[in-house]
Amino acid sequence: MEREGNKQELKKGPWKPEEDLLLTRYIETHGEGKWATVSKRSGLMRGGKSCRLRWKNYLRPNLKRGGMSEEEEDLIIRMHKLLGNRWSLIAGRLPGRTDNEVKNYWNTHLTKRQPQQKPEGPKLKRRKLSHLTDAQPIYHQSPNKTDELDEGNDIQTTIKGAEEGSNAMTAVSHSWMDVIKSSNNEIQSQWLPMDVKFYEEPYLPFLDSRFCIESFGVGAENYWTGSLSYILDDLYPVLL
DNA sequence: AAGCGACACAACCGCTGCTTT
DNA sequence: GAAAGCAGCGGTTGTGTCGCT
Repeated sequence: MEREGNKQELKKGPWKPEEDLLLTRYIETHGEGKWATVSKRSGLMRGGKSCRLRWKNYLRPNLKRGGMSEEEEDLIIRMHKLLGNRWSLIAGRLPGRTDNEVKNYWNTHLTKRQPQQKPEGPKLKRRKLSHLTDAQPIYHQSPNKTDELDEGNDIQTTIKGAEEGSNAMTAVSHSWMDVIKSSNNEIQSQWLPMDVKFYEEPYLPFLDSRFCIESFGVGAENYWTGSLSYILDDLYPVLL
């Protein structure tokens, strides 16, 4: 779906310095957003998408230019292992870096170094935000496991079940969903950027615990112990 | 100097999801 | 509820640069 006016009138290709200046001045005056109107009002004969991309990826203040540091590279690798090609999420953990930059860096520098492997399981789907207020839980990976939710149980019971049961990931994730829904979506993860809340990525708190474990040296054999301990000891008390 | 291929990254495209009417 | 408009995401392509022959 593309409705941005007459395409014949829209300019394409590399941006010129004067166009950058025009766009920067416009945004400094009017602020970000309403990209569809930027073209008309700023005098730029560019589509809204093009303006948005140029601003977000190149003109926006506080962008970090230049090569990735070893720390950034390491974080990208670990985050990609965890999240897959969720470039915007990965970039969100790298201050001053854009999703496009991270994606390009991955494709040009890091893919060669990574062992050739296809992502396991179904492809991660784009998140859906609005239905968290619904009764139905959200699934990114396992849409066929709805019936495994321990409905009506509190988090302790569910986690206990998870510890004992075979599908711990599902149970813990569902517990998180319940906690998140009952907390007015105001929880912040220590691993998320400040402007991203749990309701935007309901699995992230859970994934965060896994991220901690995988990234900071806890072995796979301690995965569940570590996850549950993280949730119970560090996060769950805060929510009560 | 010219031709060529590899590389890096900016920009575009198609699609999905959210909001508004 | 449906349709339209818009914003954002990830995949892909286009283009400039560099090094090698």
